[in-house]
Amino acid sequence: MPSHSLTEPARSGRPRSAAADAAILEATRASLVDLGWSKLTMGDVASRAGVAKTTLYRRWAGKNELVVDAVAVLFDELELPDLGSLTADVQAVVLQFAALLERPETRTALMAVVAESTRDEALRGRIRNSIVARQKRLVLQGRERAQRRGELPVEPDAEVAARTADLIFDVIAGAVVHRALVSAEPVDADWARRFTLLLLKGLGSAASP
Amino acid sequence: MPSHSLTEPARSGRPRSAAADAAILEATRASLVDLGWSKLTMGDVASRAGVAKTTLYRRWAGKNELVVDAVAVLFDELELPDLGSLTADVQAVVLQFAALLERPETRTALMAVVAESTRDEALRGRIRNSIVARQKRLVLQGRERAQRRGELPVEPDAEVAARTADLIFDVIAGAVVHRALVSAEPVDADWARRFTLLLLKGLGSAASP
DNA sequence: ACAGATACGCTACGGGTCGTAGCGTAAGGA
DNA sequence: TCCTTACGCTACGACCCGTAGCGTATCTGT
Repeated sequence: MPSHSLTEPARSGRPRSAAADAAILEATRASLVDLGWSKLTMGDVASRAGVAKTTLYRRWAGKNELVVDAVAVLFDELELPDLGSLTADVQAVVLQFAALLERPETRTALMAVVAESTRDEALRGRIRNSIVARQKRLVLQGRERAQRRGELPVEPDAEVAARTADLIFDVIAGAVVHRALVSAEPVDADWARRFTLLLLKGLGSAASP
Repeated sequence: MPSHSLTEPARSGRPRSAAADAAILEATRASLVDLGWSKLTMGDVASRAGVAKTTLYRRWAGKNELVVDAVAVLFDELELPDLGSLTADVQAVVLQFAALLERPETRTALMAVVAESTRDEALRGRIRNSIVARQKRLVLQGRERAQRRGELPVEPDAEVAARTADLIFDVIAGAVVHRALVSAEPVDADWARRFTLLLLKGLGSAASP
């Protein structure tokens, strides 16, 4: 979402076009697919969306913020189906996340905006709220299910529980991203199975299944 | 290294200045620190290095290749001291890698070039040879030591061993990068300890130490 | 010593993108 | 209806890109 959206005290005057918002974000994703992050320009997005370039700058500060918003909605597709076991749930979320990274839009944009965010605190916060939170939600959900099944112990200390959840999230998301984008090798069912085994059983046990 | 360096059949004419190479790479790192990836320009690097802009283009195709070479040498500092146990070795390599990601040059450049490499096969290969290989070396070295100590079983099938090493590498490097750059929280000794415990013992055992 | 070959510094250039200003027009709200 | 804001359009200076052209510098082979 652009910079407006919430907590608007009902200003007077002509309201912003919601159709333009949708067209711009759609055009941004299309431009990412065709041109990739580095060759995407504000002018190209504007012409694809059938909108003046100035309209883009009225809503987004620049390319970084625009692309974050354009890609964020794709992470809403992530869901964690209840497959009955922690192992199956982890494998499912890994494969879903991998499928998202297969798409050329996310593939070219995700690491780029993260790189930009290393020098832009506000952008980092935007990424956290729009993208990271949507992923972390699945980890929390999966842990809750596993605890209800008795597969994981219930941690009484809330802070310790939060730290562990953060750790697990970094391990899962980091491993998938690194496999897909750095090693540039497929995250298929076999890899997801071996990764899940390693995550749940550890290095010592995982070497001899 | 620039595009020349190896397998040179002793051409005639004036040779390229090795001092210029060093000055350019040093200037590139300095520019990364001051300006960051996105605002770094070839002209700025050239003037910092006291070199004509055309000299840069004679050696590197563009910003991507230049920055990869400039950052790659920093990964040579990575070493795996033998601390006597797999746990200690893993923690040490995690903290070393984290220290590298603390530096503003690598922080801003690493994810950026990875993002660019998603649309540039040649660049991906350059990153693999210059950066990823230097990291993966440590994983192979650590496993060999652990096997010698009897902490890890020796896998007879070479291909299975290679696949497992790749998996572990993606988990370690991915988790550290994700923690440092995406979650943007410190990779300190405590995190390294908890991560190593998770990696070695698995999720079930790690939750109740 | 001389000639050939290549690197270097410098200048200049067309092409592209950026982000903004200014203006007239369109579309809601009081 | 009046007020306010959004929109499309044009134009603009600033910056960076990547290359061409030229004279000079440095090394190799004869």
